[in-house]
Amino acid sequence: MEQDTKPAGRGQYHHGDLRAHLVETVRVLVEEKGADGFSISEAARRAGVSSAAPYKHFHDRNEIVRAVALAGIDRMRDQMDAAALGARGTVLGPITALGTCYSNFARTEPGVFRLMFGLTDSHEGDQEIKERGDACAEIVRREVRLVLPKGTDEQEISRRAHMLHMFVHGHAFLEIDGKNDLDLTPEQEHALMVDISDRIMRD
Amino acid sequence: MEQDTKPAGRGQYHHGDLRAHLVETVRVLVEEKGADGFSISEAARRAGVSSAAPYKHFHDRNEIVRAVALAGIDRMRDQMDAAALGARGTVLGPITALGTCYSNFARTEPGVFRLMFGLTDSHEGDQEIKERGDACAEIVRREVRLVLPKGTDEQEISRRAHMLHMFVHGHAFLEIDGKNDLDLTPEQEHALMVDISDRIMRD
DNA sequence: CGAGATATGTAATAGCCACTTACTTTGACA
DNA sequence: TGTCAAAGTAAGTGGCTATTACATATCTCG
Repeated sequence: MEQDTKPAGRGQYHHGDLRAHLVETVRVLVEEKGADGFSISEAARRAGVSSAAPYKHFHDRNEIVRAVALAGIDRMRDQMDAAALGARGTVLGPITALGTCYSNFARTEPGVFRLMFGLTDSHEGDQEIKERGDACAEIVRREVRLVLPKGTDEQEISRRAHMLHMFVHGHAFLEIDGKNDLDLTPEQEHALMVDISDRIMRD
Repeated sequence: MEQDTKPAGRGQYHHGDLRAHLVETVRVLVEEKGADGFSISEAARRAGVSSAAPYKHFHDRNEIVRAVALAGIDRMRDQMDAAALGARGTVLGPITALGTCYSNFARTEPGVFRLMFGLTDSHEGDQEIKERGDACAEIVRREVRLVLPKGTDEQEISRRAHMLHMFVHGHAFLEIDGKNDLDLTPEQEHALMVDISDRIMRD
């Protein structure tokens, strides 16, 4: 009952899909022990393979971490897109929904969230990470564009989108790092998100 | 010319003030290699002592890192206080100055800045870290109080202060993590800080 | 079908690190 | 001056990353 995620059938020598299995195992480990607390050895142990096996699929530790981060970014993008589209009922709905979505992701998967940013060596100048991150940013710009007056300068769109990002990013990190003194109720939290959305989208 | 920071005099066996010397050495190492890239062994090597010596002054790795973080917080508090007092000429001066100060600290000492937050295990529920961080927060509240109308609810003061914190915190981290797409000139950067200060301090 | 070639696994190992233990040196102070 | 606590060292344990040489399963193509 520890191997239940193992692909069915298969003998014992070849794993079946060790690569995917490792990414998932590491994702769990990162949540349990933090990005720097887990070890490849332990992931291998949990996956039931030798400590050298992971290196057949990943060049080094960083490459596994990177895979987990990439998967996280994709997951977040999907959630953001759904959240925005699902809140188009009111003008600022999508904006606040995006903020809430961002915060929720951080609270739900703080380990992966830290990975997606923080860990510097992992994606210092990593083009793919940057591009997939941009996909998220584009969703925000898309919704900002709908709120600001038609014909607004594209640079101003980016500036407002970035303001929103700064805010929710700081919010998320202060939250998961326990530096948020005023612990708000979900209602107050939502009110804060609405307040900020309004302040940033105003003229 | 590598030992020039060593306290003068002294023979070679006893160091003089290894504790302080280690904290400074680790601070430098953290900036060079990141919070998780440096090793106690290397710090000891640079300080010219055996790899066991640090453990006479610190219980474990975390305790050294903690000392570096605490020193960083104090340094930031002093800078914030000076920045705020030095910008009391205009109403929003202190607010924007605090934001700029925060960003500058992050840019100047990104390694220590990350340490002061990020590194979870180090200060999970650490009372002293929390208290010294509160000293910074109090400076912000002090300046917010001067801007908002007299008699403003103390909870509203905290709420605005926290809004400011969220913003500059996100700004700082996105910046040092290279996730800031619009690279602004110093003038644009300052304008952004003024804009945000205004948006947050408005009714 | 069957035989390489290739992909994917293992065992053994090197080198680094955190931290411990047992021992040594030094300086302060009675 | 003699003693003792503080502060250093050397050596060792166990864990981790990563590599190398070897073993086995799977795939491809004649």
